[in-house]
Amino acid sequence: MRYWLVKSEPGTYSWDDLVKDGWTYWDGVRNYQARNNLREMKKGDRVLYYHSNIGLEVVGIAKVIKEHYQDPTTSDERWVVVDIEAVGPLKTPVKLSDIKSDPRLKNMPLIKHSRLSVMPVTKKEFDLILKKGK
DNA sequence: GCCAACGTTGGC
DNA sequence: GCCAACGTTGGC
Repeated sequence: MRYWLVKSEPGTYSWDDLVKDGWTYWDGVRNYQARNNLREMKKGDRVLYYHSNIGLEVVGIAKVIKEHYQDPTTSDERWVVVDIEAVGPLKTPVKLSDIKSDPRLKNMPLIKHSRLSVMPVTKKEFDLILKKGK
C-alpha cells in the first residue's frame, strides 16, 4: 500500500463535504506531475486530506476506492481522476507549521514543492502525521 | 529551442 | 492583498 496527500481549498471542497458525500472523484488536476501521481494510486491506498489557503492543516484520512479514469469534467484526454472515500478525521488537525517544524517531515513535497496538489508520502511520514493527529 | 510574458497556486 | 515559485504559452 502507498500513501499520498491531496490538497483542497475548503472553500471549494472541504473535508466536511467529503464526509457528507461519503466519496467523490478527485477532479480538477491540471498539472502533469500531480496527474502522474493520480495515475499511480492503487485501490486501498491511504490519502491524507489537507486544507490549503484556509486552515493549512491535514484534517482527515481518505482512501482510494477506484483507480484513475478519464476526468468526467473535461473532454481533454490528458486529465484523469480517482475516486476517494472518507475514512475518518484526525482528532487533532496537523498544522502546516507543525509539519514544517518537525525535522522528520522536512522532506515532504508539501514543504519543498508547495504548489504540488497531489503528492506521495512515505509510510514513516504518514504514520507520524497520524500520531500527531491523535 | 530559448526566453519573456503571463497566469495560477498557495503561504504569509 | 501581496508576492514568490513555478508552469505554460507564444514569438522569434
